[in-house]
Order: sequence, then structure tokens, then C-alpha cells
Amino acid sequence: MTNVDLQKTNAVEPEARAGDARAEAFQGVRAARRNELAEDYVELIAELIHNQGEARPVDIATKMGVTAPTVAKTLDRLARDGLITRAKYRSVFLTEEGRALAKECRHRHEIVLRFLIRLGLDPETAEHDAEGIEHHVSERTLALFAAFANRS
Amino acid sequence: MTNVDLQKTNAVEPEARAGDARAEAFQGVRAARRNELAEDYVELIAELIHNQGEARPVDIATKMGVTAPTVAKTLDRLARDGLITRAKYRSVFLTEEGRALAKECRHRHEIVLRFLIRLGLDPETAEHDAEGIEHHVSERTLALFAAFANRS
DNA sequence: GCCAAAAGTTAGACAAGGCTAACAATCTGC
DNA sequence: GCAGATTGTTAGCCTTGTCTAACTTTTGGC
Ligand SMILES: [Mn+2]
Ligand SMILES: [Mn+2]
Ligand SMILES: [Mn+2]
Ligand SMILES: [Mn+2]
Repeated sequence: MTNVDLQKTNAVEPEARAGDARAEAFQGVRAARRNELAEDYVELIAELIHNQGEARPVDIATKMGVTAPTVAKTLDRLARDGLITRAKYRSVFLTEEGRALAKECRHRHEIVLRFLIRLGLDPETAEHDAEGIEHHVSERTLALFAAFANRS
Repeated sequence: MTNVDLQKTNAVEPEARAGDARAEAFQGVRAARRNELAEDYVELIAELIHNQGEARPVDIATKMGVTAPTVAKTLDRLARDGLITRAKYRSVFLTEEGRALAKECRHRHEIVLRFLIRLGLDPETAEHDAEGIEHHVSERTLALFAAFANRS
């Protein structure tokens, strides 16, 4: 129906878009939400590999605050999506793509965290909020956050 | 193991907590995520009622960028949760609780948006990012955002 | 080297949130 | 006041992400 309206009233529209700017914003947020878990996982996996030498499901479960079967299923999805490799009963490895994503996420996380602390937030709340906010910050916003965090 | 370690090293722990601060942060983010949709819906419904006199599912679908059946199912959940009331083939009303939540969400949204614009972001990107960030901002952070947005 | 504990997997349940297809009710313009 | 358009509902499918229960594999202390 909205589709039909669009086609009628706007037949030259380059993309068959879903309507107004609001709808686009919500669609963007939904898209971001779909990546949140993968982002948090690869970031954590990279950190575990760095700190402990390997990323074991049990540690992922502890840090994420979920049960082991939840981790197992999630890791299967990450493997399916090409972000990690794994073998039965073994610890987890990042693919090239996973490593790249982890690096990017860590970078974003870092900036958001430093920004919040610079704003005046206590480190604990900052860490908490950064963990959620990081997934919803555009490149532009990130640049502004970085500039603010680094200002003298 | 971390669990066991914790129990060993911290047997007087008041709450049987799930481990470290990290796990708590992730659990908090997951809790926030569970409320996102309800928050966006009640905020939008309040706005539609204010602007058009009523909130019709078709308009909710258009603004949210989802299909009508998705809206129907979501509205059923909101009704179950006491945030709205609805009758078949009629438009949607907020309960007292829904109205309170909508007001709070609108307030938060407003502050986050003004904050981002004040930071130097273009209004369109600001609207986009605010739509995601608003759900992950603690009271403390919101206060800092408000102070920054209102500074002279 | 055995065997118990720890870690990991598998199976299966369940809710949320998205979709399409098909049908039902309401509204509107004549 | 009816027919066609619009709006709304229902049914059913799918994926994600969580859990518990039960099983298997690995590991480590003796
Ligand atoms: Mn995060
Ligand atoms: Mn993070
Ligand atoms: Mn929002
Ligand atoms: Mn909002």
C-alpha cells in the first residue's frame, strides 16, 4: 500500500524507498540492531585472544552474562557469517573479516567511552552506556565525539 | 570457572550476581533493547494523536517503515503490556502508563537530539542517531547531555 | 593413567519481531 | 447506498536470541 502509493506518486524515485525520513531512520536503527550482537562478540573475542591467548566459550559466556548454549548458538551464526572459525571443543578464532570488524568496534567503543568520560560521566556508567550507544553512532557523530574527547 | 572462582573468593557476595561488571553492562544493554520498540511506538502514537487527532495503524506502519501486520502484532503486545488500548478496526489509545512513558521518551529524545545538534551534527544525521542512542542513555548521561545542550 | 570436574554440545522450548498471502471491515465518491 | 479503494486482521512462516536439561568431550590432580 505504501509501496503502491510511492510508485504512483513518485515513479521517478531512484530507489523504491519506504516513505518519509522517519521511516528511514527507524529502518537504519533496526539495521544497526541486527549487528549489535556480532559486534560485541567479535570485540570481546579479540580482547580475550589478546589478554588470555585464546577465546574460550566459557569466558565469552561469563563476560557476556549469558549461558553456554546461548554462546554456542551465537558462535554458530558468527561462523556462518564468516566472522569466526571454530572446531568442536576448541576455542574460537577470528577470520580476517572478524578481525577487521573487531578492530573497528574497539575503536568506536574507545572513542564513545572517552567521550562520555570527558563529558563528565563516571567511568562505570560511561562503560555501561558506551556498550549500548556505540552501535548507534554514525561516522559523523563519531568524528565529533573524537574531537570532543581530544580537545585540550 | 569464573563462577566458581567468584564463589570461592567472594562467598559473602550479597547477590548471586552473574560475574563481573562487564556482564552487568551487557545485561543492562539487553534489558534496554527489550524496551526500545515499545518506547518508539508509544512516542510515535502520542505524536500522531497530537498531530492528527488519532493514531491509526496505517500511519504507524508508514512512519515506522514496517508492514501493517507487524504493527498489528506489536500493538497487541503493547496492549498486553498495558501501554495502549485498542478495539478492532479502531485507532489506538495510550493508557495512563503509556502516556507517561511517551512523555518520558519524548523528553529523552528531545534532549539527545538537541545535544547532537549542539555538538555540531547536521539535523538529519542527528535525528537518525538520536533514534538509536536515546534508548541507551542513563539518567546521568542524559543530565550531562541536557547541560551541554543548554550551555550558553 | 584414571576419573571427577569443567567445558562444550545438542535438543528442544519459547518470545519477539519481521514478512507475505489471504480475507474482512470500513470509508468514500459518485 | 454501493462499488472499489483503503485499512485492518488473521494465519502462518522465518530468524534471532534467550533459556533448561541432558549428554559428551576434554582436562587436570592425584
Ligand atoms: Mn556494545
Ligand atoms: Mn563494545
Ligand atoms: Mn528510538
Ligand atoms: Mn524516539
